[in-house]
Amino acid sequence: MTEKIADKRVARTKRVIRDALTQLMEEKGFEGITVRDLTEKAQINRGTFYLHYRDKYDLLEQSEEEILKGIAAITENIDPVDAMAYTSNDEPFPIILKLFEFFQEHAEFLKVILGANGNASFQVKLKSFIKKIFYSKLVTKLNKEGIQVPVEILLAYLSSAHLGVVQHWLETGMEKSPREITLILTKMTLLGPGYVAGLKPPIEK
Amino acid sequence: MTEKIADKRVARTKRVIRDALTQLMEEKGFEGITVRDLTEKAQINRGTFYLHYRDKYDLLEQSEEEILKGIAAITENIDPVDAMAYTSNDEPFPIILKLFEFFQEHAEFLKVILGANGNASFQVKLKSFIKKIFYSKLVTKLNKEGIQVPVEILLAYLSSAHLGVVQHWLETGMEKSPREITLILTKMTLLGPGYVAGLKPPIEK
DNA sequence: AATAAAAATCAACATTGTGTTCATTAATCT
DNA sequence: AGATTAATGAACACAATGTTGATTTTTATT
Repeated sequence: MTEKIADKRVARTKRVIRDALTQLMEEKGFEGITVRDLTEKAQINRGTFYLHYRDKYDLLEQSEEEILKGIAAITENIDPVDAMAYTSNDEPFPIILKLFEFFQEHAEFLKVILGANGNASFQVKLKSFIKKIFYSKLVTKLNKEGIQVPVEILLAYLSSAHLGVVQHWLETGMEKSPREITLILTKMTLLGPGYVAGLKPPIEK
Repeated sequence: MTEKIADKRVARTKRVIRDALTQLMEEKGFEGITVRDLTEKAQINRGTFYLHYRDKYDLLEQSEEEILKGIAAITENIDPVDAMAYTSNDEPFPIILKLFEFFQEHAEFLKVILGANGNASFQVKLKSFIKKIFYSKLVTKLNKEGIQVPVEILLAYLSSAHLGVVQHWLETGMEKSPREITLILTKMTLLGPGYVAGLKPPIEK
C-alpha cells in the first residue's frame, strides 16, 4: 500500500510527523496548525519537514491518500452479485463489514479527519466510495421493479446515512464491534428507519 | 434575526465582505483564503475588514451563526405532536419542508459551507439540529413499542441521511422543489431505503 | 570496522500575511 | 449645515513560510 521506505530515519520522521498531525488536528483543527507546530510536536527540525512534504497541505493529502487507497482496495473489486450477497436481516453486508474492520485499524486518524475539526473534502471522497458500493448493488435491480425515488437521491441518502453512522461510531469510541454495527446498519436500511423506530409502517401490502 | 445595522456604509461593507467570502470559499476553500484576498475581492481597504471582524475565523463564525439562528428559529418551537404531525406517504413532514425553504433562501452560502471546500464543524452543528427534530418525534414513541436499534445510532443514521440529501440537492442546483424533495425524503424514511429501491422487504408481516 | 551515501540539523534569508496605529478623507445621520 | 462615524492609506512590528548552504549524525554497504 505505502511505498517501501528504505531508510529507517525517513520512516521514523514520516511517522512522527503524521502522529503530530493527528494529535494537532484533534486539538485545534487543520486550519490552525503551522509547520512549526508540527515539527515541535514531532521534535524534529523544521527544515526536515520540507525534505518530505511540500507544505502542510501536501502532508494532509498524502495521509488521506494512503487511507483512500486502502478503501479502494476493498471496494474496487466488488462483484455486484457475490460481494453484497444476500443478506438476511441478521447477516451483515460483507463489504460494509470489511470496511468497518478497516476503519477500526485506522480509527485514530479517521476519527479526527471525519470529525468536527476534520476535512470536508475527505468526507466527500469517502462518501463516493460508499455510493459506489450501493450503486453496484442497485444496478442489478434497475429496470426490474421500478425504483420509487430518483437513484441519485437514494444514493445520497444511503451513503450519507452510512458515513454518518461511521462517524458516530468513531466519535463514541467504537463500543460496538464491526459486526454489530454493520448488522444494525443492515437492519435500518432493509427494514427502514421508520419501521425499526416503531413507526407504523404505512406499507399497504 | 440579524441585528439592525444603522449605518448604510456598515451594511454595505459587511455585505461585500460576506459575498467575497462565499466566492472565495468556492474557489479555494476557507483554508487558503487570506484577509487580503477578501478585501481585494470586496474592493475595500484591508484595515476596514478589521473594523468589523477580529480575523477571518470571526467572519466565518458570524456568517454561520446567522444561518444557525434562522434554523434554530424554525426548529426550537417543535411541538412533538403537532409539528411533525402525521404524515402520510404523500404529505411531507412540515418542519423538514420549512427547513428546505429556508435552505433555498440561503442556498449560495450553504452550498459552499456544506460542500467539499466547506466546514466540517458547521455540518456537525447543522446535523445536531436535525437530530433534535427526529428525537422530538421519537420520544413520543419511546417505551411504547420497542425501538429495534440503539436510538443514538438511529439518530445518526437519520440526521446524516437527511443532511446528505440537502447537500446533494444544493450541489445539483436544487432541481426539485422543497416540497418534492421533502416528499422523497419522507418516503425513503417511512418505507425504508431498501423498500423504495425495490429490494424485497424482509418484513415478516 | 571503515567508508561512502543519505538524512537530519542549524542558522540565516527574503517574502508574505497579520493585526494594529494614526492622520486624513468621505459618507451618513440629525 | 454641521457633527459624527466609517473608510482609506501608509506605516509598523511580528510571525510563519519556504529555501539555501554548511555541518553533523545516522544508516547502509563492503
